[in-house]
Amino acid sequence: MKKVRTRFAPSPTGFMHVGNLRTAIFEYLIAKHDSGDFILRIEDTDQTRKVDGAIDFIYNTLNLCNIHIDEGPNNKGEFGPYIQSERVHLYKEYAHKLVEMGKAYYCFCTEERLEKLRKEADENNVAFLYDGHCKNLTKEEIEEKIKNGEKYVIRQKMPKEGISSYEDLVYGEIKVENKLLEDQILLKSDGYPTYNFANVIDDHLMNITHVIRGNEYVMSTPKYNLLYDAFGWEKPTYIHVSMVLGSDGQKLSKRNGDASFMDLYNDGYLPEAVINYLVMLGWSPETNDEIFTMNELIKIFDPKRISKSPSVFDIKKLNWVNAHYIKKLESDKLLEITLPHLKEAYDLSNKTDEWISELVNLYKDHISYGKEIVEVTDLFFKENIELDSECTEFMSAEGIDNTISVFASEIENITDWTVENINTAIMNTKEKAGVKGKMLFMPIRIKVSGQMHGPELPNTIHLLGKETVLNRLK
RNA sequence: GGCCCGUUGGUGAAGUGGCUUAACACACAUGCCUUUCACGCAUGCAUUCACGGGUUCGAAUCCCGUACGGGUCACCA
Repeated sequence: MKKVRTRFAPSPTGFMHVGNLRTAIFEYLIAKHDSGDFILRIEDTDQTRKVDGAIDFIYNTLNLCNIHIDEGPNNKGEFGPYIQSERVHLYKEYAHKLVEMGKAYYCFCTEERLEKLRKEADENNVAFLYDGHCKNLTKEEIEEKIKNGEKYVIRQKMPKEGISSYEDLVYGEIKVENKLLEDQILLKSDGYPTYNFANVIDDHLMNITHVIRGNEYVMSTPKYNLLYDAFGWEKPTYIHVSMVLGSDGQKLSKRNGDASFMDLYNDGYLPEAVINYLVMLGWSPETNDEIFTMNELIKIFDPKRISKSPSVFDIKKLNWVNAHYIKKLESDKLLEITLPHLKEAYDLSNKTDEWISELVNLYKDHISYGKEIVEVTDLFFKENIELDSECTEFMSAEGIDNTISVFASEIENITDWTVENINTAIMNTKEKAGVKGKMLFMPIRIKVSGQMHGPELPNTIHLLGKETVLNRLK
């Protein structure tokens, strides 16, 4: 059996939203499931959209996600180059081969002419298809035009009747009438290939066995198959995957902010958690398990279980998955995803490393992503705390003032500032003020932190420091 | 507009003709636990699978139609 080879083929835009990433993950898992190769190919045939540093950005993202590239621009490989702009001679060669075989033709139609046709089609409310104006030019006419310096493109010659069909691993059989297929452009007038053409040539030349991509290509796949047929090449297995939508039900886009992997990463989401979550979006395992390591995913991933319908990216579920991973984190890792955010938000110059570490660890079970540490710990950094209506209401209950003043004097008496002694102070307050449970803890918690929820009270008080606590109890 | 695809609870989803009076998870609600909140644990949350017909002894599962949503129809990928 042929070695499985999949490819991730982004255009270098310097941006990757989670939908793209998910496709990359699927491609990677399918390859690795069968001990195959995962190839990175850069599709930069649109020279107007190039972005500097985009290739490093892609490597960076995949590295963070623990997705290993077997062949690509920065890797060795026998099928390179892996950047399409460095392969233009190949596309030209194959395009002209098709012309010789009579499967493609030169087209000298101008933008203006096409624009006019398009407008007409639009007015008549019919789909625009190139009319084949240049299909039957004679050899002499072509040579003449080229000699005159007329610009040309090369177009694929489509059959006008019959039906093309193919089998998609996710969508099943897809049938398209040939008369609906346009004589699409293979080679642009600037000599660069279109995506449609470069893709087919490269996938074949790079021995790609499984083509995994967004379902926006479902309809154009018959055109690609016609190309494979023209050359007599073996067609790959197609796996089209549905879209990932934002919470508004719309396609993810740059505008949707948090849809970018890098944004999530910068907010302190863990790549392995993001991967774990994304795989479960539009795919499900046979079991009820939901938390998987990359190796487990490789073992169990079956593309046939990819869903046909689009799925909504749900940050709440991601938060749950991410929180799950945070709970298992080592101290230094936890610090890594939280400290930068603390530094950015607060002045830590008079805090010791021990204090910061204690703080972060106290909140380990309380945050879903790194940056959340900021909002949840602001009680340690602000001068005055303000109570919301719920807190105020609770504090208006009878006897609260007494509890607070008893506790304040207990705190005053502590000489050795330890969690244990603080706990003792609380216990003493219980005795002396004659309150227990909620009526004991809640007033202190509210007075000291301004909140009704939070981690262990003695630890919180310890971190706040004696002076601050006494001030707040006043 | 033509063509293609989709539609199971607020969200992700299982389910491929009888085991489903529809799993599991997130979210939500309630209770238990912890001398407080949270964590954790437990329970509840779709009499029903967009809607309408049909096939069948039997349908979320098959067929037809309607509605809604998305994709596609570029010298963009």
